[in-house]
Amino acid sequence: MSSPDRPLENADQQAQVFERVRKAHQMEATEDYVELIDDLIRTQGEARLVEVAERLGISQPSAGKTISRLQRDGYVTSEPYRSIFLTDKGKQLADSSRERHDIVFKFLLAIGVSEDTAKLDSEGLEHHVSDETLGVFKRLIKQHSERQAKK
Amino acid sequence: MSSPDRPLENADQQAQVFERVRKAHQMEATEDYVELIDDLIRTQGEARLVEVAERLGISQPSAGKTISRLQRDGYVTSEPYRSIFLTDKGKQLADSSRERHDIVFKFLLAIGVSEDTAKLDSEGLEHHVSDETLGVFKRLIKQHSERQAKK
DNA sequence: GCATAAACTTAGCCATGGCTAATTTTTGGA
DNA sequence: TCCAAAAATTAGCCATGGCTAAGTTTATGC
Repeated sequence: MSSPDRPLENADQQAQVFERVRKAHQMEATEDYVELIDDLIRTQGEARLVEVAERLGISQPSAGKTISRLQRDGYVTSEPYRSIFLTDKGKQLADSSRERHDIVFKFLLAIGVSEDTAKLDSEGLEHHVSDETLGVFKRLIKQHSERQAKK
Repeated sequence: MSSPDRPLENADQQAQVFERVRKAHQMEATEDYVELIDDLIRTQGEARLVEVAERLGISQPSAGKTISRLQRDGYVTSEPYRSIFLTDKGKQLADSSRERHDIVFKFLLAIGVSEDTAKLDSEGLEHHVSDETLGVFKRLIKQHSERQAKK
């Protein structure tokens, strides 16, 4: 590929692309945490820090620090030595994150990616998919399931 | 959706997923920089810090700090007040990053995402697509272009 | 009911990647 | 040639998100 397919564009436009990625990036941890906390509340009845930390694969103090930030920013509430709850804002974010995650996951399956890889990739991809692309994904999932039904 | 589609899995497995995302994350800035530097060298003959910073939409000192890290880690070389060069390692990473980026971009176009959105999304997505998924993308791009040719 | 274990917090460390302000070096034009 | 503008660097700030070690609180089991 000697001639690039994406020619050098206007510097301003390119800067906006990167800015958008940086913004998405700031939300990643937040989304992962509220999604996980919501999962834990659903399945275990409550979300304990020890469990959050274990599932994220990080130390308890690291998880605790981020939980504090989430509390400061209004996504969760929790009293010292107690379990963690989602605020309305946190619950909304958890719901929309889960929906995105599920769509990306199912989309990958629909196009023929293996279940293991779909699980891995969807976790990384979910934070960077625009609404437009998500819409296309949904459409293709639907087409795929209809095709399956016909067989 | 009252019953989650992705049931709570083993904590260890889940931790590995998040660890993989964190690793990918560490590489993101590196990949973006070498890809951009390579683009600049191709099209302008050289990569100046001022241009890198402008295109990333960040200040010169911020870009400079990351360039120092890239130099420390063997991706680029540059002497004070001079332009930036890629090492072999850096060039290799730039090439593979660009290839990924192009595949993701073309794939999004192939499934019907608009050009503007494809440009935005591919920048965020490229760092999180596994080789397996990339292979599926490539296959679908090919199918799409063959379908186009038939018309 | 009390001792021990588990959970959580606090304190303090580090790297990354943003920023501004101020300085230094290089470059280009009159 | 030399001076001003542009480019790059340095210094120092901040937030995030990792970590370990040590201390505190809560829960558990004998």
